[in-house]
Amino acid sequence: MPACLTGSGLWDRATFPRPHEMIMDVFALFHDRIGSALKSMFPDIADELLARFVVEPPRDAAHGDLSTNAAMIVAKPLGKNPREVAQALAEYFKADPDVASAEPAGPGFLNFRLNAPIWHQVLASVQALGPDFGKSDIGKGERVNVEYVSANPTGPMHVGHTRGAVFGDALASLMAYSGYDVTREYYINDAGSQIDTLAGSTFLRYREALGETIEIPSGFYPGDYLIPVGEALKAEFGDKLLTVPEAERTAIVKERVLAAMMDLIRADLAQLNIHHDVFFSERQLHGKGGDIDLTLGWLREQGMIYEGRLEPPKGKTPDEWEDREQTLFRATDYGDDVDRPLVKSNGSYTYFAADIAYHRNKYLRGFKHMVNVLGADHSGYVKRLEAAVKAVSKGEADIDVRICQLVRLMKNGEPFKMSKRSGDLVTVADVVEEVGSDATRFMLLYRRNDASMDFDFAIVKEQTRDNPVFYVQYAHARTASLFRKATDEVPAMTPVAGESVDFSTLSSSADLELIRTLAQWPRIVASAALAHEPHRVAFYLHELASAFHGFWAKGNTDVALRFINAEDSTLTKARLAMVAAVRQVLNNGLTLLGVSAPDELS
RNA sequence: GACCCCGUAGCUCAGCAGGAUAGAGCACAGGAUUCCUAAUCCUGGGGUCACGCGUUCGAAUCGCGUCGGGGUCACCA
Repeated sequence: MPACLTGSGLWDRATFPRPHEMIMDVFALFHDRIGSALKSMFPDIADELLARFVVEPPRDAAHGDLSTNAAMIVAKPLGKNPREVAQALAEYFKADPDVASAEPAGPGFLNFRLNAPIWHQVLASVQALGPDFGKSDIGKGERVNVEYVSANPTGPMHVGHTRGAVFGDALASLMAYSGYDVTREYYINDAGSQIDTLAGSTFLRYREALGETIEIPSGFYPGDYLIPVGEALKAEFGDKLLTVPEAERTAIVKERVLAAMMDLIRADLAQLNIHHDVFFSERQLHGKGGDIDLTLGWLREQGMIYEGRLEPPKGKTPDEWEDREQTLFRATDYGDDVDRPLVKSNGSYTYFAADIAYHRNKYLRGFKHMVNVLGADHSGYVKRLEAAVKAVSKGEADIDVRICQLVRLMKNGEPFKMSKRSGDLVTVADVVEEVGSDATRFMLLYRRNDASMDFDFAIVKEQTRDNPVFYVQYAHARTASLFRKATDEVPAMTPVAGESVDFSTLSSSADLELIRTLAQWPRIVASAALAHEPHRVAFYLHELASAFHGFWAKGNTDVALRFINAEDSTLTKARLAMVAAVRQVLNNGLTLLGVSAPDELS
């Protein structure tokens, strides 16, 4: 950045782009400008310090359009008084043509009011960038592996999986939009003993299909969804499987039932509009010379494994605790609470051993950033995974484990009872059928992932303001209805795509307020992506919808604020272009969340 | 016994990498449709940010501790 204040106080064009240039993020733009201002005033200032101050909308709109704490952040290390630094910055920005006023406030804030043209540029940018308004390269093209769902392939998806599925999917979209190279991955737990049980249960269904009367022992999977798999086996093999040696037969049944279960799960996910890039099978890690063998060998070379004994957990000693020497991973060296076993007493690998190998595999595939979305029952697993990734990558890779807390299903304020025994198990398909994919997704994303939540069927189905999904979609539909009306009644005043629009008539406080809300979108997306918090997008959309509904209602009492004004072509065109921008941003946000943006509500 | 998450208005929850008088929706009270979908909007009352101590110019936000709610706790997956 060149120094930009000359002796006469004139500004370098490079520092202040002219109005026709594209403005993606007003806040980022001013962050840059304030940074160069500080640099010109204090040439020795550390870049690290400049990265720390923020430019944001003040909580109280009366304080202006933008606010920065730069003076307070910078003052102390420089041995200056924050208010004086703020004052100096204020003086500096008097020459900025985009700034109407810059006033120090409180302990050293600096509040900016911007001239209307810069807000008009924001509208022009939305218009020009369309779906890309909000897109950024903060991810710098780095590869990220987002693993989510990873439900056991032993049946259709249970509603408990829905939250993680939706969360992971939205997060992946958000990160892709923010410039990460994202891979969406599903880890198929197809190697454990539950799969043997599944195969056994399926074989019973096969015999049933052949006409036998069967009884399903406890511990087996009783679900009806295995019946078609049994029938398919009959169709493929007739009764020949009965005579095949058990080992071979189990292998065949396993193969078929796993494929069938994954089809079931993929279908469930598709109903929620969720699609993965990679389905990674745990089984491929096992076997002689497989990834687990290799990984454990490698860990042993690194001295990360030893043979030793574990203390039984205090307070709640398991009944069948067997004190034995076992193969342990030095998880405590990487921040875990205890070292973790890798080999079971029967000689096979633990689930965690496979998981270490799996995450080493991710690392070797080139992922230095990993995100795992897990259910609340896995919270105790987090430190272990972090330890594994650290060990396996020698600290080069990071993993963020996002735990999705429980969802309590409600009906009219009452907990909705589910029980496996009565077959009253709620599946993803049940929920989607009941309330639809849009509402399911939005409601689950309208909460932080780490707090437990209630999901009330009654509210989700309601079409009122109580229901945020509907509220946001309604705002979008309203923009569409306006355009239908405009095209119909004042076609000459309706802006078309790519048309350059004169926004200068948008000067009322109502107009500018709405535009300021739009202008926040890029920073909201970026911060949501960095923090791995999709709910920020959902909340923003609600805020934007509210701003739009509010503007709409103002037109009811104040004719000057109507969108369509048959006497004023310039104003109407500008207003409609603003509506188009609202529509665009709503669309961009809903798309990221995987929720549709309908033009009409039924 | 240990670990993880949560504790903000009557209810459900936001509060973005500490910042200026803590926000929204519901509920409650009142108001706005000869006017672009009132499926909406506007106004109002309501909070020791669980509690205590600490760090700081400044803490709902960071640290430690206590209390309360939820989840988990060798070899299951």
